[in-house]
Amino acid sequence: MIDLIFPDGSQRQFEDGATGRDVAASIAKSLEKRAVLIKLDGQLYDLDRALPSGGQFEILTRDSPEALDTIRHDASHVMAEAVQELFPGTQVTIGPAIEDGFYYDFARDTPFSLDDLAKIEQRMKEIVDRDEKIVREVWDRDEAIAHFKSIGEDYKAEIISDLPDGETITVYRQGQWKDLCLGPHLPSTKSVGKAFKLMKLAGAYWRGDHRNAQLQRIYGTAWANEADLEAHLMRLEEAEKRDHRKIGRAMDLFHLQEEAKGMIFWHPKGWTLYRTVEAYMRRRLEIDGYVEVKAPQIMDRGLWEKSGHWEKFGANMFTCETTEGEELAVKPMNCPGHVQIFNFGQKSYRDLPLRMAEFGACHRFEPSGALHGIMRLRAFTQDDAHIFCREDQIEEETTKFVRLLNSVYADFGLELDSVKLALRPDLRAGTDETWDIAEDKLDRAARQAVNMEVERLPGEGAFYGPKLEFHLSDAIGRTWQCGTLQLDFVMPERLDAEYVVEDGSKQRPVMLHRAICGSMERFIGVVIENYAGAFPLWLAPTQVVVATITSDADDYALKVAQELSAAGLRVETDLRNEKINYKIREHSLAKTPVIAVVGRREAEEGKVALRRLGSDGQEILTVVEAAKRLALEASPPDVTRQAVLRGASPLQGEVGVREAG
RNA sequence: GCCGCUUUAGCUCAGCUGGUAGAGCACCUCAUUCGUAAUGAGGGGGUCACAGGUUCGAGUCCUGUAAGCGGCACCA
Repeated sequence: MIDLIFPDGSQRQFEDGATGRDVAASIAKSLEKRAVLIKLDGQLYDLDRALPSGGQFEILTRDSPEALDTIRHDASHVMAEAVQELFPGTQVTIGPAIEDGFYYDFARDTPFSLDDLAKIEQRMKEIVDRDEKIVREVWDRDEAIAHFKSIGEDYKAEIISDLPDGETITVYRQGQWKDLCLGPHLPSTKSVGKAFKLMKLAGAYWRGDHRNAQLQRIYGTAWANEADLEAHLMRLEEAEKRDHRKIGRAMDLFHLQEEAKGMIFWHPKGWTLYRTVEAYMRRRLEIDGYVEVKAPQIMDRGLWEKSGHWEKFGANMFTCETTEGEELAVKPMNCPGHVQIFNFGQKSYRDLPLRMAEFGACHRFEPSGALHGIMRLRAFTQDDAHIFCREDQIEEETTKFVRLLNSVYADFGLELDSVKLALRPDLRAGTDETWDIAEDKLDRAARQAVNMEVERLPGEGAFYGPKLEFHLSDAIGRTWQCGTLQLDFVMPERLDAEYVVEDGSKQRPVMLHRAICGSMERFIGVVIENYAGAFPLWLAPTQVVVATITSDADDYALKVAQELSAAGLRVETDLRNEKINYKIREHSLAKTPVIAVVGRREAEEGKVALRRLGSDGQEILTVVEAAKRLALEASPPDVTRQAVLRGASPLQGEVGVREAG
């Protein structure tokens, strides 16, 4: 007999060999009908599988959030069945559920076309209508290998061969179609429903290794119901509208062109945004005790060899030779330069922690396929800093850093989503003992500093040390890796960094490589998408447009613009001979935060009518009052906070306000 | 780098099975001075990504190259 404990706390006993369906049927016929899976002690099982033991028991229906992954997984199986019916000779490999949907990787000589997707989708719907029962079978390992080989499924046979001995080999059968799979699955193809859509075709390497054959991946999205599917498609549309490349063009922020691929041409408005973010970061760093430096862009090969970059990172470096026979490399990272500055003269333990920052322009040769708008470039600027410190300062510095990072993200309307710990890669410098210590230290520091679970990523660290990755989420829930903190025992050793301790002997400092934006360009890309171009006043490239109603107000408009810009605001005028409606529309579409309308009336009274983006009301103020208020509002969040701490107006000392005459 | 798709005016896009390029917005000119999301009329602008090929004839078909896009791999 097995004992089941139900969600309401009640307990019941069932015969050995009872299935989830039996239990559901014993409760209610209607429940049996709706049941698709069961959960036993936190684990999902097929509805028709004999329960392996007693425990915490729950029946899941199709609507249960926990069933969604299984719906997606089953959709991938239905897709594989459809593909093999339509395109005989295509081999199946793997097809998991992923966020929002599923994919399946196929091996086939001729590529699928977009038209094929429509056909496959159609056939999938037919398979759902067929209501094929999905049945779990346990197979003998050798028989399974022989079977899949005999039907030409070499990839499947390979997967089985690689399973550890003693692992139960399960095959799921739906209609005539079979697939090796761990399960669990829904009871029938009908339970998958039709709220799915095939989205895109892609190449993908077998087992994720670029040395292997390339397979054809078909991505789909699948949901419990039509409404959820619709909502998802709407979200995608929304995301597309926010695309920083689109907004960058529409708002005239920057462009990229063939002759400098992976590098940005910043236009005046975009550069204003950039400088605003940079100035903000500079203030934040200064208050947190960083010093700013600037190291050379190009340095001799010898230095890069010493640091280990030439060997470990050489394939990604831009190099050049002079006519005098020197070999040089454009810096892909800032660390060696900073160590040179650290090494200049003597450092004492009293100097530590030494936090050395640079807005460091780095160039890396990235594979052409990796480039993505301004998020992934060949030339980018890191908000980099290296903290030279003692081992016993690592935790404190990590905590301090994480606090700063969280505060910065919050100021841009972003939120820290997750933190990951990337561990030693195959290609690395330093001994295993050093790595043991570094990983352990960083792990501890992270747990101390970060208020959330830290996922471990084996093999993904930097070549000189383990890495904390900070992923942030934007306004519509997408995540990006920007911030990082890396612990490095290797670079100080290789580049001979030392400081003098109390007894006069010399010690090696530890280096913490850290960035909050990651790259200024990527961060600005995220910020653009986060605000969909409608920046808060302090970030907006153009903060106020003074628009005239008739040409009678032109002189007055110029005067108003002068007053506002004297108050530190970024102001433009629009004196064109156009209707005010036209101007309002145009500047609203351009996402200008404030439009200051002036007509004959305002000119006579010395006032302006302020209209805010997204509202159709207006506020009539004197020019002096408007300048004061807008300047206050346009004060960056950190400046405002500092002013509040000092108990002063944020305008004092930061932006000069001149009384209007 | 690999797989697939795309590339036509400044932007967004039409252009059927090959017959010599079009719209909307933007831009320029003129008129209009009009109080909170598009005033009207007129005008200019494209070796159809680039290089070959097939053809009497190529934006359209074929091959190659480049860039962009979606993934994979790589990564801030």
